[in-house]
Amino acid sequence: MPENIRVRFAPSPTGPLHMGGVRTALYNYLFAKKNGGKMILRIEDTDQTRFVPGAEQYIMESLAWCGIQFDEGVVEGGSFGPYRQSERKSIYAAYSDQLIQSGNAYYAFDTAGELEELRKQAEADKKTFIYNAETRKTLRNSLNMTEDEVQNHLATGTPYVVRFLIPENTSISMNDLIRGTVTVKSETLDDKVLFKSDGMPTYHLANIVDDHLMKISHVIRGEEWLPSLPLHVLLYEAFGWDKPQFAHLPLLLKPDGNGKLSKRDGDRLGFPVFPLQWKDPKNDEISSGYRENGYYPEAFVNMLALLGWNPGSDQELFSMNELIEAFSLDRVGKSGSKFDPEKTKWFNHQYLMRQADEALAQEWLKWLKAEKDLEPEKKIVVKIVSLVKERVNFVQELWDEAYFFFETPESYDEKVVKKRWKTDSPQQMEILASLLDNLEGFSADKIDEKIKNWIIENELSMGGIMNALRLLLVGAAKGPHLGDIMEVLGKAESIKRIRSGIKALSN
RNA sequence: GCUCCCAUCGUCUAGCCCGGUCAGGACGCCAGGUUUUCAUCCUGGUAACAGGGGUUCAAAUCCCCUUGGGAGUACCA
Repeated sequence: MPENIRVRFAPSPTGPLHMGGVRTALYNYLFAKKNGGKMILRIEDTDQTRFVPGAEQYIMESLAWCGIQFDEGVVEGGSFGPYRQSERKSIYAAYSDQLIQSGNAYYAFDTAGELEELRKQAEADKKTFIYNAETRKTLRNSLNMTEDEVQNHLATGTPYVVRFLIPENTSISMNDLIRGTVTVKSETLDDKVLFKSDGMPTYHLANIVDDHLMKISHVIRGEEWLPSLPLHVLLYEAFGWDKPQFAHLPLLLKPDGNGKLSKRDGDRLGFPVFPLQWKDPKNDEISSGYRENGYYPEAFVNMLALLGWNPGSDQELFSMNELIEAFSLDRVGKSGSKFDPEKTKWFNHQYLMRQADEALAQEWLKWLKAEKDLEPEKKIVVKIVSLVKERVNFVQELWDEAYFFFETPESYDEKVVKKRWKTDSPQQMEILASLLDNLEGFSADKIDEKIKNWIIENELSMGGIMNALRLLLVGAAKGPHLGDIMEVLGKAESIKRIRSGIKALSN
């Protein structure tokens, strides 16, 4: 392991950060923290045409929500800045020139239209047009021109790009930390554009130059970059620079069928694909986010960490610190992982149950105010939450399990009435009501004791009485222990519900 | 099409590098139990080495082929 571990997460601000991107950032972060290294955020905004306002801010907010922190970046600063490629524009031209000087790159004057035409032609012949050793000799580039011609074009402002000259007949061997050695023949590669006619570098040039300048030790990125690795390796060699180590992460796949996980899948299957809600500035279209859907960032991160990596043990629940402690690149798998929304809910359930009642109550209190305009006493809410929290995956689901603490039943589940409401029930419930009315100290224990004794003394069935009573108090066959429900409801409300229930069901 | 990558239960995966356990765990699903109800919970069950060929006393594990899947193939990242 090199002395100074430095990794970077380098997103393009072209839209909201996809959960696959979050995972890439997470693995970079875990790797850096585990090895005492630095985590850097670099914004790769070299394509002006795809810039989306708000995207950069979104990316930073998302990662902050996940608890992924940067040591250097556009807001953190650092001694290798600026960290936005658009602000590093002046840096790249010199490196492009250097490659031309050393004969590793050349000027190309072909227009986009000309190349498009060649591609179409090739396609018609069932071939693929490649700008390589075979074709470059016949195209409009500096390799086929005299020095004067080239200078003339440059002087008169003919638009040009700079292309990398792929060496002929060599084979390129690369080492990937996850996949081992990968070898390709140079003739399958094309002379990629390094520098665009708009004066901006392409990803390939900017990426290599910045990784070098920022002293990046490990490039941990998605597998979609594996096909460009040979180019990148060749670029490092052309510059005579030391290469960082590479690790290409397997892709996140859609839950059903095949293919890369996309925004569409989330819409189609009903789960978020983005960490935070995103409003598309172009059409105001809203994409849901894990945060807004009630997920805990810890649960989201935990789930993501285990999608493609495993600790080699049976442990599934990890705090960020535990993840850092356990993480290693050699336990990252090679194959793509299908995302499972169900298991993600399970993770949230685990984290929700681990919340202190106090904290959960606080969250739910906000929800109750916002959604139901209710402002109950906190003490009561803490109690209710403790009774029902293990039944739900999300805070917003608490209501379904606890609404009857706030609302007197207005209707009674018919099936339950049929099954539990007998001819003796009205009379029995009335006795119970007066019994409870005379009870001193309306606690769950006292209530239970009183009812139990009465049932035993009168040789009644526990189930028969309790179920009928539950029907009156809740309106349905659900909910936690009855004694607890009545204690929360209080004596007056409990008795009121019993009596009004008797009346309602007698009709 | 071409190049590269990948391949264990429906899903996430352990095991593979250094061949020899009824191929283990989790989610889901199903059943039983606990419970005054529902849920939780507990117990059990379900279900996989893509196929074929080698090498070997022995292959999920090593090699080859086939098949399948994925990614890339832009003056996008």
